[in-house]
Amino acid sequence: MPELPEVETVREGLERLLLGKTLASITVLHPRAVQRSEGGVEGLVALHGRTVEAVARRGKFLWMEMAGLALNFHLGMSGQLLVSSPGAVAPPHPHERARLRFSDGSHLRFIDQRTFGYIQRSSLTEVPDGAPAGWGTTSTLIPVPVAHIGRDLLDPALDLEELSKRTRKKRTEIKRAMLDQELVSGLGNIYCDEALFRARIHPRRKTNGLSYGSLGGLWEHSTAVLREALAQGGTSFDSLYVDVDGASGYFERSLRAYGRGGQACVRCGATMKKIQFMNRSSTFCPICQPLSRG
DNA sequence: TATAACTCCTGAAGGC
DNA sequence: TGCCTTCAGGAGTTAT
Repeated sequence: MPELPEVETVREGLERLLLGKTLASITVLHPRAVQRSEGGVEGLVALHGRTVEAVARRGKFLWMEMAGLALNFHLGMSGQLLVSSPGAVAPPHPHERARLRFSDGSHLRFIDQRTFGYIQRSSLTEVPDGAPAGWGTTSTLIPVPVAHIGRDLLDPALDLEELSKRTRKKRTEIKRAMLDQELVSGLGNIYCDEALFRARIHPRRKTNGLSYGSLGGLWEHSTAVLREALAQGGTSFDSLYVDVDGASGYFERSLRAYGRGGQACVRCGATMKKIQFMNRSSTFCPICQPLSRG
């Protein structure tokens, strides 16, 4: 599943291969992929002739700055963005949802098996704190649909103390808060489980019951997990996540919690427990991550 | 207003 | 072999 490290890997690839190129055409192959776009398919056509001025990211949201407008991408659960070199013939793909052609002949294909991802044209708005809007841009303009998303843990403009304060103010469970993209963006189910395991915090602990020290440690572990995953190109379980060249990441080999329900904890040997939580699975060690002290 | 639950969707995997 | 059910989960929408 594409989370922050996977999306950043894709962003780097798009920046390397498409920055400065001019969009020649967009072909929409599945209406659901563009249903959230301003002006629908016609709105996307208005981007023809515009140049990619930056490829930016905040959390799991990607966008291209194009002369006062943004072309946004969200990969959902299974989205892929594959770039084909000028002149190369991209083979047909059963889940191709849209295709962008650039003036030099290169193509960007949006492939998405489960159709939770989308492409979207939008306007830009000023960020309230005056810092660059996201990774990969120096601009303080952010796409309107991304403006409500919190800064991510790799963003130098993120204030960790302020984040801990806002987390403690919420009266909910810590994993639910970590998955709240308005609080802090970029964390999905996989890296939440890993960070909570490293921080020895039960996913259902109440946020207002955690000390500032515990929360600070949790955010440090979360950041470390994301950095390590990014260094390895992200996590891949199957062909659903690849970078713009079609290559998979390797962080799956480093996972110590996610997907290890029923297996022995690498720290204490206890059996890892898997529970259903927020319509998704959550894996933790009942000994290392107790729900209550003692 | 804040929080929780529901919904969308497809294909792999497992059971029968 | 084929059909059916379950599972995976990001984020917007709806309900409480």
